[in-house]
Formats: sequence, structure tokens, C-alpha cells
Amino acid sequence: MSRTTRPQNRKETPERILSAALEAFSEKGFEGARTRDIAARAKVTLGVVQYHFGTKDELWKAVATRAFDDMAEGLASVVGNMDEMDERELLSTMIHNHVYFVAKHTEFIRIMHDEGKRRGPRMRWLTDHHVKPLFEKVLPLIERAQKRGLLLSGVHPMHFVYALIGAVGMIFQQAEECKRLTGIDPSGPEAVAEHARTIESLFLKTPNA
Amino acid sequence: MSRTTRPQNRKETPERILSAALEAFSEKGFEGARTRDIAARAKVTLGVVQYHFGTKDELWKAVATRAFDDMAEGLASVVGNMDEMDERELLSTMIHNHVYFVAKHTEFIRIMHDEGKRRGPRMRWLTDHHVKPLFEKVLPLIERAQKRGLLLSGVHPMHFVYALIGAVGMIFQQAEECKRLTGIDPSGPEAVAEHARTIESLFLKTPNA
DNA sequence: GTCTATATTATGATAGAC
DNA sequence: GTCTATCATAATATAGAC
Repeated sequence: MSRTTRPQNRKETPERILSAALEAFSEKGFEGARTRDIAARAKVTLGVVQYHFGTKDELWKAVATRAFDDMAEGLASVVGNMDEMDERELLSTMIHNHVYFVAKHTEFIRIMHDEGKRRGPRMRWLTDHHVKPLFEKVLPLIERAQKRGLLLSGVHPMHFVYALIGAVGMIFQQAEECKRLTGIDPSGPEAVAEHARTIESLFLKTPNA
Repeated sequence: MSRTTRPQNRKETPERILSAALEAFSEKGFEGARTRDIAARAKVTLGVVQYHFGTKDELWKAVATRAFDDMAEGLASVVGNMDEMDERELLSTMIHNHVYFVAKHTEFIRIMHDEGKRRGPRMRWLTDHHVKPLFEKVLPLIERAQKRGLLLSGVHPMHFVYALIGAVGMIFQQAEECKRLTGIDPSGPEAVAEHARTIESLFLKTPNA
């Protein structure tokens, strides 16, 4: 019905390539992913990928940017209407949202933690362009909540933040291992809900203490 | 003075190769690491690496086995003399030891979390040979401590365990990012101590509750 | 915009001299 | 046990036809 007659490939080519690249980079890492494979997943040839995105490195940056924007957007939407809820409720919502987001977008988290951990140009680029801006936005929220006794105080927020994102993400990052280890898929609906409860119990202080 | 006259290379060749490989795999991942580079770091040639360890895959397994054994050993030594301390003290010691271990052996943790997260033969091998046996040894300890109210109860131990190892390890796994982000080296002595305190406060319940 | 063909490079693995 | 030389393969990147 639309302008073209392609039957199933509703998405435009660059979008398909981006999705395919996200999958591939997430599954295999930057070095492990093959541009030919990405092209094949997107049902195009190598030349097309390079026509749209240039080098493998530029393709990776495009993928990382999209992944990060999606995550940051989720957080921002909550912070956006801060005024409508009390602070404890806000933090609880943020934690739950984030657990659900990470569970639903395992690939994103895997890419973040994949290159983010290595000394190298991609780690520097990712940190400078995406992680640092987000970190500096979240930091004051943490510090205020610490002062009000809603979060563990007496420690540098850095420790709290890394403990939190590690606690939230590890089970999903290691989802394949977890499945083989326990037989349970951590991304299943009950598991996600239980993980969110676990994280909230551990990290958000009970009001009546 | 010893049998040979090599000036600095006290360690035997296979041992040097193993150390070099641990470094390389940790920095670049399995695919990113180059056997030629590993050989160069160990001050030998490619042929020598292959003489001692065969294929790249076998070399990786040797590295992973050594890394895992080192970690498991630390835990076992604590559990070994359980009887001499009360349970709370035991858990506290385990947590602190583990934080210090991970901080000191960033490479180990990076390798574990690197292949452990991908579907593939290395993940399966690692899980079956190392992760699962350790997990099954730790599980009863967790469950008992949950029953006694020392750890968060009412959740499947799986969630607790992954939250804990994530909270402990993420800051060290992402050490390079953390340095660039905050200017602080999380593996420095003060940072490690503070992280251990953070983890204990978050995960080990206070006795007077 | 998409494809094929080619250039260039570099990998893991092998074979054999010393 | 260590080295060098080489093989077979496969990667990214490029150039140009359609």
C-alpha cells in the first residue's frame, strides 16, 4: 500500500541495519561482530552498510548512541514529573522502571558494559559523550536522597551508584549464564518483578526505621 | 644463580604465557586478544605459545581455570574455618574478602563476565566447569542466612546472589570508565575499603533491627 | 542505493630448521 | 623448547558497475 512494494521489510534500510548491528554487537562484542553478518541480518550486502554508516567504528557509535538515548529517555521521563510525587515514591519508581528497562533491553546494557570496561577509544568516546552527562544529572538526586536518609549515606555516591547499577544489571547481563545455571530466565515477567523487589529492598531505605 | 642464566625472567615460560594471556584476554576479550600479542608480552614467539597450549581456545580455558581457582580458593579458605566464628562474622568476612579479591584481580572478574555473558561454547564450558560448582556450594550458605534473618529473605537466592556479585564487581569491572568519569581509581586502597563498607551496609542486615 | 569484485591486511595454525 | 617461514582463511575497506 505504501510507496514501495517490499512485502515484509517495513522498516527503512538504515533502521534495519541499526537493529541488526545492535543485536550483533551485543551478542559478540565489537571485535567479535562481523560487518558481513550485520549486513546479512539486515538483508542487505556489505556495501550497503558501508554506504549508510561508513566504517565499523562509526556504525558502532551510531548503535551506542541510540541505545543510550533510549535508556536516558526512560529516566528523564520520570524525573520530568518529579513534583507530582514525593521523593521516596520517585526513587522507587526510578528503580522499578530501570529494572524493567534493563530486563527488556538486555542488548543495550551488554553493549554499555562491554566497551565501557576496556581502556580504549570506544570506552573514552562512550564515557565522554553519554555516561558522563547522565552521571552528572543523576548525582544530585542521589546526594539529596542520601541527606534525607532515603538512601545509604556516609559513602561517596560513586560507590552507591556502581553498586546499584551492578546489582540491577548483572543478572540480565549474564542472562545466558543464569539460564544455564538455574534454569530460570531472568528476563521472564515473574523474575523481573522479583528482581525489582529485591533491588528496592536492598537499596531503598524503609521509611519506618 | 639458578640453573639458567636468564637475568629477569624468573618465571618459567608457561607461567609467563599464562599471565600474559590473562592480561590480554582481560583487556581485549577473547576475539580481541591476539595470540601474537600474548606471545610478545610473554617475550616468546607465536610458536612457543602454541607448543605449550595448543589452540587459542585451549589457552583461554587454561587462563579461565587458573583465574577461577584463585577466586574460589579465597572463598573456600573462609568457609573452611566456619566453626570458629559466628555466622554474621562469617558473612561479613566473606563479603570483605571478596571485595578485596575482586579489586586486586580486576582481570579475573573481567574474563568471567566477558564470556560468561554470551551464548556460546566458552560460556557453556565456563558455567559447567566452574560457575555451577561454586554456585551450588554457596547456595546453602545463603539460604541458611536468609532463614536466620541475616540476609534479605523472601526472595529467590538467585536474585540476591546476582545483585551481590553485580554490586561488588561492577565498579571494578568498569574501573577504566570509573576513573575517567570521577577521577577516582576504584582499585585504590581507600576506595576499596569504602566499597566494602558500602556493600556490607547494603547487603548484610544490621543485628539490632 | 544497492550490488559485486578486489585490495590490503592480519589472523590462527602448521611445518620444519636448529 | 624455541624460532622462522609459510599456509589458508577471512576480515574491513575500497572502487566501480548497474
